[in-house]
Amino acid sequence: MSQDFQNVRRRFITQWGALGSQWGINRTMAMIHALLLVAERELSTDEVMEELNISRGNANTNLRDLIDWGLVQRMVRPGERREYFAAEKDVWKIFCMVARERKRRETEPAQKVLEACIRDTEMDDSPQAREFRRELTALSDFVSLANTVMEKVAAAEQSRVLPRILKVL
Amino acid sequence: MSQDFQNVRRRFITQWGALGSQWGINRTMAMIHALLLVAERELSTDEVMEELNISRGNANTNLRDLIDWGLVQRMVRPGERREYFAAEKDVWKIFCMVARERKRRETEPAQKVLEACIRDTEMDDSPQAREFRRELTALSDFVSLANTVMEKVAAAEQSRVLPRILKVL
DNA sequence: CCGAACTTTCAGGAAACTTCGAAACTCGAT
DNA sequence: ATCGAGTTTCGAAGTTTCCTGAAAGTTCGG
Repeated sequence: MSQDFQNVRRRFITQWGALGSQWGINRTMAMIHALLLVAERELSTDEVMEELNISRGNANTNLRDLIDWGLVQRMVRPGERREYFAAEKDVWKIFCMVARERKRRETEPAQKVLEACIRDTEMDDSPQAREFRRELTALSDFVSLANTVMEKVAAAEQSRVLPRILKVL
Repeated sequence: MSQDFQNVRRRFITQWGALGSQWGINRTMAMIHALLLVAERELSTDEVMEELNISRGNANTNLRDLIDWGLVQRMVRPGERREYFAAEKDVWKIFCMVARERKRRETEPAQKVLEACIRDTEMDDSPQAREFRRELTALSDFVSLANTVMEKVAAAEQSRVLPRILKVL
């Protein structure tokens, strides 16, 4: 296999890893994802460790996290003990997974904080408290609306939704 | 002013800060943002420092970053040397700012990496290289499309866009 | 052009997060 | 039961990111 190609491949993996950290995803996780994305077949933990020069513990933890995100699947080969891992390659599905995860980790907790603070000042009808509630309610309503949009987008089919939205805008 | 209310207010600020770190935004920045969001008037650097118990350097840096994001504005009071800061309170504008920033920091660099890798394997027509290119192109096309959608959404008016999208879905 | 008021920068320490490696655990075959 | 291939957990070490406090820079009135 061409040396150049192997280099580009490796560069892709490391750069994707670097990007990951910009995103708040840890570097190893992003690298494993990139590796599996461009792998021609499923890989075992040991292969991942070897390609990326990482420890077993690290490989194991991050593979599990990727599985939790729904971005990677465990593959069992009949008659073999060892587990193999394969990345989801359908871009739209990846997008849905990431959206779902972000919703879970970002918007839902925010929603909860907002609602709790609104509830806890409900009794207080001083002008300050009213204004505070007003602000927080505006935020909360917006987050809900955005959430609903995300949910519907994620539930729909790629080919239909995006072009249609583009048309509306 | 009611003690309870002050407590909720403080809790909101710290919790919003904690959320921020989940999002890859640093805690102080998120806290300053929350503080200014629920402040009844613009605040000076010293007031921010005092409320949040942070150093001058920290306050200054994070205020600057918030200004770069477009989430906070410098206010000058005529006849006063000191600068005051006020948060953007329109939720839709906040959303647009955050979207713009995420695009700049997340999708644009990703796009560049993908394009570079595609270009660098263009000459290679081995099956592996072709497949690699195919994967990366799918990703790249998708990211572009998503970007276009984001841009248009951000350029539009809140009241019109979201309800309209909801209808289409 | 000086000094006071205010803002910005930066080196180094503190805190948070990531990674390693080894020990503990699981599970199926014998 | 025991072995061994394979997986998971966890404390310590390493790395990155954040925060502080002090020093340097800027700007305005006089």
